[in-house]
Amino acid sequence: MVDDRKLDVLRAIVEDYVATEEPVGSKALVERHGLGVSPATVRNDMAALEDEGYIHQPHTSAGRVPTDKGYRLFVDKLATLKPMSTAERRAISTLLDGAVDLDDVVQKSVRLLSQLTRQVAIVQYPSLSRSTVRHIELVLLTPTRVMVILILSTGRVEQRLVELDEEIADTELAEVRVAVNQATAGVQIAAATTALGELPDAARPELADWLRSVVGVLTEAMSDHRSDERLAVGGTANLARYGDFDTAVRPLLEALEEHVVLLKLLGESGIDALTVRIGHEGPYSELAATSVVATGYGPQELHLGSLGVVGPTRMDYPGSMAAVRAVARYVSRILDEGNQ
Amino acid sequence: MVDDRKLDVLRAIVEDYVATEEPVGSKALVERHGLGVSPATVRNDMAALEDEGYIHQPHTSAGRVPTDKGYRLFVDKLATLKPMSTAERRAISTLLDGAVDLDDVVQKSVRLLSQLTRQVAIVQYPSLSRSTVRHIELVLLTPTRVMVILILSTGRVEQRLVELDEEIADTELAEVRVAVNQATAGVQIAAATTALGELPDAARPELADWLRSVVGVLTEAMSDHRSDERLAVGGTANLARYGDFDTAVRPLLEALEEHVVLLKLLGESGIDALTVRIGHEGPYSELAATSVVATGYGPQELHLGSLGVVGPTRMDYPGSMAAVRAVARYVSRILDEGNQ
DNA sequence: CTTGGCACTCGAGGCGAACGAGTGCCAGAG
DNA sequence: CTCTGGCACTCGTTCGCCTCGAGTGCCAAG
Repeated sequence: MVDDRKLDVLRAIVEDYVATEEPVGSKALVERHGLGVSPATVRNDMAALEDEGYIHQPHTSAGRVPTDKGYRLFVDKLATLKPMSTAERRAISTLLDGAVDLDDVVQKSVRLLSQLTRQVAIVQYPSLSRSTVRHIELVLLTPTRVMVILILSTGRVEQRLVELDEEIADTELAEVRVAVNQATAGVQIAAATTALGELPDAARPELADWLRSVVGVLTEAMSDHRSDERLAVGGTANLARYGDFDTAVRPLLEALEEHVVLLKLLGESGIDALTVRIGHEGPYSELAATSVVATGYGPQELHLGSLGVVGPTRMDYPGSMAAVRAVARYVSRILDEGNQ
Repeated sequence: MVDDRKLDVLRAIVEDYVATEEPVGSKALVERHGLGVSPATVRNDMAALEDEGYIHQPHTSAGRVPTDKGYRLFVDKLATLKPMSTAERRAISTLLDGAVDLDDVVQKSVRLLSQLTRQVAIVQYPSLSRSTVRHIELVLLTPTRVMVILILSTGRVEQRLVELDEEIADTELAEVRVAVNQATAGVQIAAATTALGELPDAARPELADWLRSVVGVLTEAMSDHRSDERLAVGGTANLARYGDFDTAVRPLLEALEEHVVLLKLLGESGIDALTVRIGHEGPYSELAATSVVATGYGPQELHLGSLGVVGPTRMDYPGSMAAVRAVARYVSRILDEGNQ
């Protein structure tokens, strides 16, 4: 049975522990939060909470520490998102509104998020696969070299060089340009790839070879999942604040190098679905001491990527959750504006 | 007076201290290096080296530790670059030859460098200001919106959006395209900027307004120093190996967030001029415990950027220097190939 | 169900002794 | 003049021991 007062006690324990980084005892608890009952009563509640696995005692005669299960209950039932201050809101909008291109948005977001939460922030670059083709440009550098530029709705630009077997004239290149753009403009990447594939056979036979070369490079650029896996990471220095070097900092520092690991940590959160993964709930046993607060972002209902913060399980969940959500909303809005 | 044997002793001290991370005593020294003299002799030499400031004793009855001055002498006089193993050479060439674009080259270099040296690696993106304009492309998205794409000789692509006050037709846009390309193709950024500036007045008056808009965005993109300041950082996890958290790791971790600081650390090293900055020799007193091994890179005599590693003063200089130089040469070569 | 009281536990921190790595110095040998 | 073995000395590290105190669990009374 978990009654209201026990929940209050749990909340107090989590808040104190997050603030002090030290096991919290019954006496300190009633002093610092006006619980209105005696330490002995709190002790009884604590014993019950411990039986049910919400808190844990490092050793006899020590204070209590929340378990992952305790944090989970706290996040699910007890935490109210800490509202952002107006100063913080203003910081977000002025910084992000000043971003000039996609790279800039991502880099500024990651910086912002790490400063707001004083934690390590991760922002995934907008996924290529869900965006649409805005335009394809072909530039003749020499008669046999064409620069192919792929512009996507998210503002991402990919460019590749194509070597042709045979010289191509400006007029012919113009035909090719029109053909690929007609087939792909405004179309989602996946559909665009198949549309491009059918192009060489459908077009004038004289153009077929050139089209094949160009299409080959384009489909490769479109299917290039490297860009889906790009991440920006910031705020690593915040790790320095944490004491527990070996269990908390080192594994995380190692994970931060492995972008594949980070992508898995961010997971596939939906828009507006703020996901909190606490300690062992995550996919990596080495990261049993770290939590992830993440959410998806993207204009309207389109999920373009995820962003979030990672840190020790003992983190300020309400604050982190609020900051992550606020930044995600701003980024979504900005991507929407650039896209209209 | 610094005779040969004293230098041998200093070299032995540096090597041992780098390997063990502990002050090294006279006895251990003669055992581990076949110095052919007795510990007492070594002690005399050590006393002399200490008088001259090359080594230092943390406290009486402790072993000796090299000072910054000692490392300096070691690097200048005693260190021979550790030759790369063939496996390492192969790793460099296969990894970097597989890079598809500029971003990829930089990211792979930083990864490579951090793995080779087991240290934090920093690679500066090729400087925009020293490269030349390869091509400028203008794409009509709507009659009043033009996407301006600037392609540089280094493979860097910058793109901006221009809103026109007045609608422009395809044929007129073509004129503008020809004009800006004629003025800039193959020209260095600085010269291109001035050439562009004169364009609106020289051209047909009907085009002037449009040219002005396009030129404005282009010059802004060219002078955008943000891209000059872009860095890739990798291997942060290697910091975890170092014990001295507060003096060595934390300040460095903080510096890694500040790209301005890192740029200053890398400094303006010339091509092939391998620069080693040891401890206090650097510009930041907080980083008195960290050293930088850096060099410039770029095809032929052109300095496009710098790359290097940073770590505690107690680092493997010969190995780091060799790795930094090897990677810089490979990167230079690849940039040269992509540029021909 | 709550509360005050009480005995108990156990880690943290202070103290001092023993240990040992490393030193500086000196006198003698080469 | 240089090298070497010997020796007394220094001083940080380690370990055991003790005390202190925060915090607990349990119990009997309100």
